[in-house]
Amino acid sequence: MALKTDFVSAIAMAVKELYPDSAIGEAQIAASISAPKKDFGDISSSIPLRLAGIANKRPNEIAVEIISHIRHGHETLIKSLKESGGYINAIVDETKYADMVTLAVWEEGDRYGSSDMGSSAKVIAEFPAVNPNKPWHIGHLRNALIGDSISDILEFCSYKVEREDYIDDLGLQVAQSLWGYLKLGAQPDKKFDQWLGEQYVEVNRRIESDDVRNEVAALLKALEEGTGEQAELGREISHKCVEAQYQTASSYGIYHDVMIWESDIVRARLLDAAIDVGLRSGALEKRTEGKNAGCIVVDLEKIRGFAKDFDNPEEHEKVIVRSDGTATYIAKDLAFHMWKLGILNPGFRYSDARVSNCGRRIFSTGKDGSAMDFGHGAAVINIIGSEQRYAQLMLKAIIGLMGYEKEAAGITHIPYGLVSVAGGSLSGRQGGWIGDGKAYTADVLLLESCAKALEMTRLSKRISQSANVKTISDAIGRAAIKFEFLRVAAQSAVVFSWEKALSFEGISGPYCLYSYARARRVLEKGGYMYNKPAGHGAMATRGADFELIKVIGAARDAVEKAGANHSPSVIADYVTQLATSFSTFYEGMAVIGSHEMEFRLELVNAYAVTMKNMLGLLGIEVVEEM
RNA sequence: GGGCCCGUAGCUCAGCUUGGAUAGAGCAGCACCCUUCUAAGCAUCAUGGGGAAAGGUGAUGGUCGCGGGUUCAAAUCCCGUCGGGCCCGCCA
Repeated sequence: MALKTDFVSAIAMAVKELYPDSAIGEAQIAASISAPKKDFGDISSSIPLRLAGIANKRPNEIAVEIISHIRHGHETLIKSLKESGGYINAIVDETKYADMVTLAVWEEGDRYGSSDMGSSAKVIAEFPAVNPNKPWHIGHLRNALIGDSISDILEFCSYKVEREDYIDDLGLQVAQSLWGYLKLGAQPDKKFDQWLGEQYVEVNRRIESDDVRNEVAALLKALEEGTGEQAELGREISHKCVEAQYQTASSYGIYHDVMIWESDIVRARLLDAAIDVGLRSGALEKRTEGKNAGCIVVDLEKIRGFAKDFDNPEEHEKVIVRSDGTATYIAKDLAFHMWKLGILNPGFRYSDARVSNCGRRIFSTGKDGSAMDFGHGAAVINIIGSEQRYAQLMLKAIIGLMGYEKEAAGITHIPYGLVSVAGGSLSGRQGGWIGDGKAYTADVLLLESCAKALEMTRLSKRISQSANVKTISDAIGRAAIKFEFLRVAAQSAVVFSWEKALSFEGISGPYCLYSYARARRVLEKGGYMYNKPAGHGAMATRGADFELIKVIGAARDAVEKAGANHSPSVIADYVTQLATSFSTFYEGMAVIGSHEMEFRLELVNAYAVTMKNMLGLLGIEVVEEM
C-alpha cells in the first residue's frame, strides 16, 4: 500500500540529505519498516539504530533529526512522528488512510492486493507429476496444493503461469502395473486409479520371482519402444489412471494447463537432442574405458563449485546415459527442462486431454494434434519432494555447464517435506497409502472432511433448509483441508493425522469462511449498495476499525512476500491476521444502525473483498452463507 | 566421508531470506464475556431464567535443542555440537 512507500520515501529523502555518505538507501529503509505494538504507533522504522553505528551518534538523536527533517513541508498519510527507543514511530492519519484503503479496494475489486512485480514474465510450474498407476495419496495432495497455490500467487503477482504436469508413462512402475493388468486377472471394480494402485501393491508382492521380473522387464522395453499392442495398452491404462487422478484434482479445484507425457518426449527424440547438445558443449562426455566405459557421463569435478552436494570422494562421475544406451532419470529430466526453458523445441503436438479439469480445457501432448505455444518459460518452478534436491541441483548445474547459465538460473526447486503417517510411510510400492481401514488418499480425505462439514452445517437450521447445503458444506470441507495443508511451510516434513486435518476450530479454513459469511450478511442486512466510497473516512476511529484498515492495507505486501518466497504459508498467515482483526471489529463495533454506518459498511465490504481474494490464493473459494 | 532440511509454550506450527522495542497464533487446560449484524430449545405482555459454537476477552504457559563467536543489539548471521528426517545408484 502507498502507506509504506510514502513512509520509506520520506525517510529516504531525509537520510539522503542528513547522511549523504551513509549508503543507506530505500531498500535498507524498506527492510527496517515494521508494524509496531499499538502503543508505539501505526508504522515504524528502526533505521536510526542502523545509522547510529555509521554516524557515531546516539540512535534517538538521529531519529529526532530525521523526524524534524521530514516534518518540513511533507504532505503524507502520516499525521505525526515520534521518537522512541531509537525508532521512528508514525501515527497515520486515520481519515485519509481509511478513505484510501476503502477506495483502493472498491476500485481494484478482485485484483485488490495484486502486484505487477512479475511484469508478465512466463513461469512454468510443474506439479505434482504422480506416476500414472495409483491414486493421489495425501503426500501427492500436499504437492499439488502447494503447486496450485504458488501458481495462483504468481499469477496475482502478474506472472504468466503455465501449470504443467509430467506423466511418466514409461517407468518401471507402469510396466509393473501393466504386468498386473495382464496377468493378475482382476477386473476394475472401483475408481480406476485406486484399483490400479492396489494391483500395483499386489504385483510388488510377487516381484521377488525371477520370472515375473523378466516379464516386467520385457514389458518395459516394449513400452519404451513405443510400438505394438503392449505399448498401446500401456498408454491406455496410464490414460485411464490419469483421468481418474484428474477427477481427484478437479474435486479439489486443482487444475493444469498441459500434461507432458514421457512417451511423447521419447517419440519427439527430445532426449537425443539434449544429449547431443550436452556432448557438443563438452558438458557431457562419452567414456570408452574405465568403470563407466560405454556411458555418457558428467564429470563432477566440472560442477563441484556449483554445490557442496557434489563433493564425493568415491564418485567422480555421474552417469547420464547407461552403457546399454538407455537414459537415466536425470537425462530425461534434463531433456524435459531444456524444452521448458526453450533451449530445445521438438515440435510437440497437443490436443484436448479430455479429462476432468474444473471445467477448464487441459491439453496433452500426443501423436496427433496441433502445435501450441507451451513451454519456453523465462523461469521454471518445480514442486518436487526435498529428497530430490541432489537431482535438481545436478540438473541445474548441467544446463549451466552446457552454456545456458542464464536459463539454468531460472530453475527453482521448491522442496517440500514428505508426508508420513503415524504407522509409517505412504509408499506406493508397499501400499502404505492403503492404510488401516481408512485409505490415506486424497479422495478419502475429501470425503471425510465434507462429511464432517455437512454434519456441522446441518446443525444450522437456516442453512440446513437451504438448497445449497451440499455446495456449502463441500466448500467448507475443501477449505479445511487446504488451509491445514498450506499453513505449514512447504519444507517441513509433516506427520498426517485425521484429527488435525479435520480440524474446523480456531484459525482454520472454516473459520475464515465463517468470518467472510458474517461480513456478507452484514452487508446484506445493512443494505450496502456497493457504490464508490464517498469520503466517509472521517467516521473512522482509532479503534478496532482502524486496526482492520491497517491489515487490509497490507495485503499487497503479503502477496509480494509470498510471491518472492514462493510461499503459500505467508498468505495463510496474513489471512489469519485479517480474520482475527475482523472478528475483533465485528464483536466490538456495531455496524448497522450506528452513526458511522456508511463508513463501516464500506469497511466490511473492503474486508470481504480482501478475504475473498486472499483465500483465492490458497485455492479456497468462499461461501456466501454458513 | 560429504551435503541439505527440521528442532520455538504440554501439543501442532508461524517468525529466520533482509538482526532491532516485552518472541506470535491455534489446540488442550483455567477465568470470564456475548446471544447480536446468525441459529436450537424453556417460560413470557415488556422481559426473564438459561446457555450451544466454525464467536470474543483475559490470565497462565518459553534456557527459541545446547555451547561459543560477530554486533550497540541474535530465534534470525557465523562456527561447533546433540537429536530427528532425507540425499550423495548404469533406481525412478
